[in-house]
Formats: sequence, structure tokens, C-alpha cells
Amino acid sequence: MARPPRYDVSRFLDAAVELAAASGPSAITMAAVAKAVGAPSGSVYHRFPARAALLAEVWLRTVEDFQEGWFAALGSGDGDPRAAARGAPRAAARAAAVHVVAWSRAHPREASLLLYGSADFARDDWPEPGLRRAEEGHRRVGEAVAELCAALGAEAGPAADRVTLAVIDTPLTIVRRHVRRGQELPAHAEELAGESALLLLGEGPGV
Amino acid sequence: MARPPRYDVSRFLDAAVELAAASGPSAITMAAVAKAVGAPSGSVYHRFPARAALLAEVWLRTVEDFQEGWFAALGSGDGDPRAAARGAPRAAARAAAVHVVAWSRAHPREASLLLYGSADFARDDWPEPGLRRAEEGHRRVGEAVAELCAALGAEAGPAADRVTLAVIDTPLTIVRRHVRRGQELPAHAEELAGESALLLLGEGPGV
DNA sequence: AATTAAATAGAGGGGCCTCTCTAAAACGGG
DNA sequence: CCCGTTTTAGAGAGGCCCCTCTATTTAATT
Repeated sequence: MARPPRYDVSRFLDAAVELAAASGPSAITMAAVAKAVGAPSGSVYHRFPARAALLAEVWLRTVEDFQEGWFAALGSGDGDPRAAARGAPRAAARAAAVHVVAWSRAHPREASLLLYGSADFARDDWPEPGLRRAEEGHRRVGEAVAELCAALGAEAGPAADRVTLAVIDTPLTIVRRHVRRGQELPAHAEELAGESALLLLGEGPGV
Repeated sequence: MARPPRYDVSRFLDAAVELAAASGPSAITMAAVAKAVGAPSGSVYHRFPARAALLAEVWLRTVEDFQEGWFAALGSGDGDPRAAARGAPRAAARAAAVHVVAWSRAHPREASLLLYGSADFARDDWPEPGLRRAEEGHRRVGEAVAELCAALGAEAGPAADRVTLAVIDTPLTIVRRHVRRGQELPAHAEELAGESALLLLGEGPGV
């Protein structure tokens, strides 16, 4: 009972990713996205009530895709992160760190987005649901880190910020150096991230 | 034999730093800088032929100030980095990593600039001299890392990218997490950076 | 065939931004 | 006191961007 859509939402988002990867988040203008897709600007506003809503969706779609794989990697193959984290927490940490690099290698344009912050995607102007999604993702990551933290050492384990550094921030910064200048990641980047994670977590009694 | 200047170049640069720290590099507009200083836009263009030249100067002044202290820290107090690096390379590496955090704590606004890349400061449009200054700084850092690398282990020392990760990238990413959300650095950030650097360099025979 | 909802299509207003251009002001030297 | 130079001062042209608004098209339903 209605005209079928001609432009899919994801096409606009894909175009936005491309633009941001090439020239930064500020290059995501409604006009540029419309032009890249071949649609009039009105069609973009039909999907997104404002530029901030488009930016929010671009950011959230990317981050959530990244996190999904990260959680899976932390769970080391099977479906339950807790079991794996308990069984071999250091191996799980290593797998998570490696995943950050592997995902970036597989999605170089999306990785380049991730190296910015949500603030660069106009987070201050996001609609409420977007803020909630971001908050939720943040919470789940914090939870996973806390669990890993506990699994690594009941008493004398490393603090949460140290674990975050090992399994997220350092792998990301390994990626940053190369992605920022448009270069491919070197072949041993995954290995460097994994080893660095283990080193940062200390040579403790983990496994 | 000429009218004395009323606005100093550094006042414009300071205003630009403030703007970028608050809202990102794109907030550095000629109009905004002029307004912040209380000058007409013409006066800004009298100092900087184009926006790209202003952005280049903001970036380079910040990076060069950062690097100066970093070289000094790597030299561990005295004037000659090589001697110190030879004498106690691991201590020098630790000092350099700590300096990254300490400098960021002392200059939070400038640190927030450093977390972007030169590309976000319109590097593609920089005038030639700016590009040369950037190149020179990059070269000197690479040299220092190579020296440190050699001092750490004549044969089996860690590779250059590993050393860079330890003494620059990881400290910076510790800073990033907090600066990006406008929070102060926690008290133990320097210690975390220093220890992480040592861990990443391995518990080798350094000292 | 008529109706209706969803979507495309694109012109244009208002605003900000970069940069140019002309005029005036402020100083030191002759 | 006047001249030359540097700098301030500010208006405004041109361009891009965000967003609004009004048609018009399209297809399923009645």
C-alpha cells in the first residue's frame, strides 16, 4: 500500500562511513552523503531527521558490530564468555586483543571511524535512544572487563584500567598508527597485540 | 617606523588551542579565533595567509613543545640522550613514557590536540615549510627510538614498533581515555604508563 | 479505477565560513 | 611636521551546508 523504498538506510550509512574514513567525521555532510548515493538531499532527511541522527547511527552501527565480535573473541570460540574466561582467562584476553586488530584489518574504513570518539560524531546532539545504546554498549564492555579481571586473579589480579589497556586500548593504538595514514596493517600486528596484552597483564599465575 | 602590533601571534594560537580542545579541530574557524581574541577577522589573515596555515602552526607548535620535553625525558635529566640511553636504557624508556602522561597532565588542552592527527588539522593543505617541520620532527623521533632500540639489546632487542608502542603510543592511549571525556588524569596514570612501558619492553637483561 | 500511504524529488531560505578589499590608524625617521 | 610602513579595522562577496517545504511518483488496497 505504499511506494517501495529506493534507497536503503544502509546505503546512506555505507556512504557516510566511506566519507568519514577518507576525510574525517566532518566530511559526513547531508549533501555529500546524498550525492554519494545518487539521491536528492530530501531522501536523506526522510531517513534521518537531522544530521546528528545520521552520525549517531553511523557510529553506533560501527561500534556495535565491533563489540559483537569482541565479545565473541573474549568468549574464545564458544558461546559463553564466562566459562571461557574462567577456564583460561589469559587466553581469552589474548584472543580479545587479537580480535581488535583482526577486525580492523577486515574493516579498515570502519576501523578508521573507531579511532575517533563519539564526541566527533556530534554525540552532544544525539537523540535519546542513541545515547542509551551507547551507554548500554559501554556498560557491557565494562562488565566483561570486570569479569575478566576477576577471573585473572581473585585477589591480586590487575586493576580494571590495566586490563582495559591490555585488551582494548593498546590493540587499538597499534591499529591507529597505520590506519591514520591509510596504510595496511603489517602482517604481525595481530601477534604484537596478543603478546602485548599478555605482557601488560603480567606474567602472573594465570595459566 | 611602523605601527606596533596589537595582537600577538601566540594569542591567536592560544585561542585556537582552546577552541580545538573544546570542540575539535573543526571548531578552529577564522571567525571564532578572531572573536575569541577580540580582533577583526582581517587581523587573523594578516598573520596567517589561510586557515590551513593557522592550523599547521597550532599543530606544529604543540607537537614540537611535546617532543622537546620527550627528548629531554628520554635523556633522563642531562642533555645527552645517547649517553643516558646507553647507560640505563630501560630507565630512559620509562622516563619517556612517564613524560607523555606528565606533559598531558600539565597541558590538558594541548594534549587533547595531540590525540587527533595532523590530518585533522588539514595537513593536506599545509604550506611546504610546515610539512618540512612535521617531517623533521617525525624523523627525530624515529631516530631516538632507533637509538633506544639499539641500546636495549644489541642483538635480541625488541623491534622498533614494539619500542614505539611502549614509549609513545601506549602512554598516549592511557591519556586518551580520560582527556577525551574531559576528565582529569587519575593520580596513578604516570605510574601505569611507566610500568606498562617496562612490561612491553620485556623483562630482558636491560638493567 | 479510485484511494491512500510511503517515498522520491528538488528548489530555496537562512546561516556560517573563508577570504578579499579598501580605508584608517599608529608609530619612527627625516 | 610630514612621510612611509606596518597594522588594525570592518564590510561584503561567494560558497557550502543544514534543514524545510511543496510537489510528484509509485504501488498495494478497496
